[in-house]
Amino acid sequence: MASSFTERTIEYDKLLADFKALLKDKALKFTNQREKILETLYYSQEHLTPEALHQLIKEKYPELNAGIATIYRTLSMLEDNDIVSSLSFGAQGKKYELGAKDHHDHMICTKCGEITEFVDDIIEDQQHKIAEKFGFKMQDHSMQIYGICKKCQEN
Amino acid sequence: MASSFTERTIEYDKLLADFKALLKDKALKFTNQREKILETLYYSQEHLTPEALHQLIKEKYPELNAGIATIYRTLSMLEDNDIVSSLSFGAQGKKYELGAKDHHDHMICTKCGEITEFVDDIIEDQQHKIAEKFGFKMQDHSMQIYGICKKCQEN
DNA sequence: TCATGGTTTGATAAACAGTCTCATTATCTA
DNA sequence: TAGATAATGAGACTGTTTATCAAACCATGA
Repeated sequence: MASSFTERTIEYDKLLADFKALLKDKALKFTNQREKILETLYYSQEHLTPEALHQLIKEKYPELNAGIATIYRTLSMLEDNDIVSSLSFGAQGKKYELGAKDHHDHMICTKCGEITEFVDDIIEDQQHKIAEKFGFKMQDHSMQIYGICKKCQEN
Repeated sequence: MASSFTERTIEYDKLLADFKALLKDKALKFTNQREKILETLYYSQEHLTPEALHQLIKEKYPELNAGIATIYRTLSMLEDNDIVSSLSFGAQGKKYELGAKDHHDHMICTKCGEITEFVDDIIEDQQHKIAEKFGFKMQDHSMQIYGICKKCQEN
């Protein structure tokens, strides 16, 4: 079993260069808003809602005056290009994280909301086998374990 | 590997009796609306949105004149009491299913939206081991495989 | 059976997330 | 630097979910 916290697998400069290349390739423009969104996602250790990301950017770059619509548009674009991935929480919307990490799953504390990441090779293997068995062409998969984290059990 | 479609593990009469007992226990009332919602969920083979469930009930029991608010309230109550469970789809809302089945995971076609259920013992085991390793008190877990189903690959 | 009190209901307003529109602004290329 | 085109912010709009409240309903005990 190989479980562990995940780390960034790419330097910011490299990520930014890749992002610029992608934009160029698709005839999209490199804007200040897109840069700050990418940067904020990169340096955040948390899974962010679009609203939370918007707040962070307003605080750090008030002069940018970034609109919430741009946050949503950019997150969709980044997700389409597999640069970020999202986790759904029903009516509570989605949370986004930079995908420039190894693939991993999530353990979510139902008390404090903390999200812990983990990777497990056995589960990864097994998912491929199951998809194959059903003739399913797998694009993605996600797993969540819900419960009470160590910290919350103590309090 | 033990993968298969899941079956109802309870007769409707038993489910209904349990439901009545639960309501009594919590000093809640057994209403026509609650009965029809439970029944419709039981006999549906699909994962239903609140809206879809509302439509089904309006068609089958027009005289009941059930309001959408009651559907939402009842689904929340049923979920709180572990009688139904839900799957989140971000902005596309939630889909509900009766929980009176063996535990299972979901394979979701990103083209037609079809949901296939499966159970895998290896994954179940592994989830417990992971939670244990992190000192996490597991309450629930869910896994989704996203991709293109057999049918959609052919078309 | 009936009256009583508390619960549930439907209708509708309100909250909310997310998307769309469009005039203005910014970026890229030559 | 100009011109073409994409991206932006503001705010209207959509669809989903929740809150409010008067009226209807249900369970209980007499």
